[in-house]
Amino acid sequence: MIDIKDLRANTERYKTACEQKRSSVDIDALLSLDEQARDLRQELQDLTTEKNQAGKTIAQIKDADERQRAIDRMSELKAREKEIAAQLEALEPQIEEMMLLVPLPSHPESPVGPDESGNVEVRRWGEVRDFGFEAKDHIELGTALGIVDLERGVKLSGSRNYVLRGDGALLHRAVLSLALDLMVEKGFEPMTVPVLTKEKTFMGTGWFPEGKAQAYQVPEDELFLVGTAEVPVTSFHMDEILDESELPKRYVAQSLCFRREAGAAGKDTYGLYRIHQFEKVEQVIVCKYDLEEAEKWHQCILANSEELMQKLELPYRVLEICTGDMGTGKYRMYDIETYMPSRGGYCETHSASNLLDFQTRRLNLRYRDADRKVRHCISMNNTVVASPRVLIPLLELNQNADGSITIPVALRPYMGGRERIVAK
RNA sequence: GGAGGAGUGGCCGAGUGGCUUAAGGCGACGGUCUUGAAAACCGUUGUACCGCAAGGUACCGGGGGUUCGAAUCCCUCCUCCUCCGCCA
Repeated sequence: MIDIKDLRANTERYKTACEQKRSSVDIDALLSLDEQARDLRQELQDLTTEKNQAGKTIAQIKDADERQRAIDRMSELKAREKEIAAQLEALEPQIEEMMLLVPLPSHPESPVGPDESGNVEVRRWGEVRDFGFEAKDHIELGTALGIVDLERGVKLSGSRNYVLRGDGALLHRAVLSLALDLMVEKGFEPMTVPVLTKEKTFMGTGWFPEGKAQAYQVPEDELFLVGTAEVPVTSFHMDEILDESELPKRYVAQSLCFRREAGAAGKDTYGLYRIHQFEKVEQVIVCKYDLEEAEKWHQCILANSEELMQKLELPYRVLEICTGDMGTGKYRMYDIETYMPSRGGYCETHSASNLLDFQTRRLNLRYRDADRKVRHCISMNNTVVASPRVLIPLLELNQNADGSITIPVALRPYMGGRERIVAK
């Protein structure tokens, strides 16, 4: 959520943001509703003032007639108050609904573009391997090795589900453990968080309302399954006022993630790329409102993930995401794409977003600065690793001619010291 | 799941319809005193909205109601505690 005062003062900035982010919110209509609401609020407040005073006076009036007149006057005030309150109640949800959709203006250096075609490659790391034999894809490899079972996953839970078994399950755990250990070593505080959370955490982090169709719901308990630990971790301090001295908060959480993939029917249907349930290690930073410091942390969480990919020896590239591809609440955003032979190119494995105060306004997450002033924090997040998606390049790039998999050195301590995965 | 009890400011805690602009205490901050500190004393001590300001308004777990007037009475939901049942 953006600051409505800023919207009033710098309207053009937000209209530009709407164009760049391809948002259809009607800013002028919003401002007009806002003005009506403000007038109503003022009138309501004046009425309350008069009512409060009348209430005090009545207690002291001795004369019965006079007292009755005062009570009658009070009835009038209450009737008028009810009227105005009703008008305001009709107006406020409309304003709220629109406010949730107003895009955050992006970083001045963010590339301006209509969609993913406008993203800009920042750098590449690692060599794309030349196999010298006919390479298999991760499903062929995993099935033959008995470590990936798609058929039975579908039997249990329908399309886009899978079972990892044996060394597949161990490799999945290994990648996550390496990622979590790396982040703890860097001083991030590890957390386990609920994956079933309230709607306000989704609204607060900006996943709702737009992404509501992507979430599995548990209507009986009014809870939703998270698609990322970003939701509970960023919401952890909601409705709190932190002290500047405790910032920045650096958190890391491993969690299950659930996505309905509504609207993605027929897209990426093959293999472990787009699935309903996966596991992810996510890093979240909450810092004070300082653009320079936030930029530093944003680069830091990007570097952390790159470091992990380098440990895993997986070739990747970093993209700076353009305005049209970055989403309503994002200020600046990078993706890491990892080379996946079976998909014929680099595909998204990480997403690093700086959201400034977009989430913290919705979450009511603030801090007291050195001058005792209360301000909204800045929040940002990035994937450390998501599995099994990362297993796609991991299996495919480390395959040998005989169908075995060479385990990257960094993962061997988590795989009983073994160098290879071979068929049983 | 069943039966009871409780939710007041950063914390403790008073308050059962108007004298509460929420007493009092603790903590925190500032000041006086002191070579420095402690003690003592004095003062300050929430968030949000409207307003240039003075000031006004809302908030006593959330929502709704009764009343001229609600922290206080009623309804409902939530959370926590105790006991019983079930359970990884």
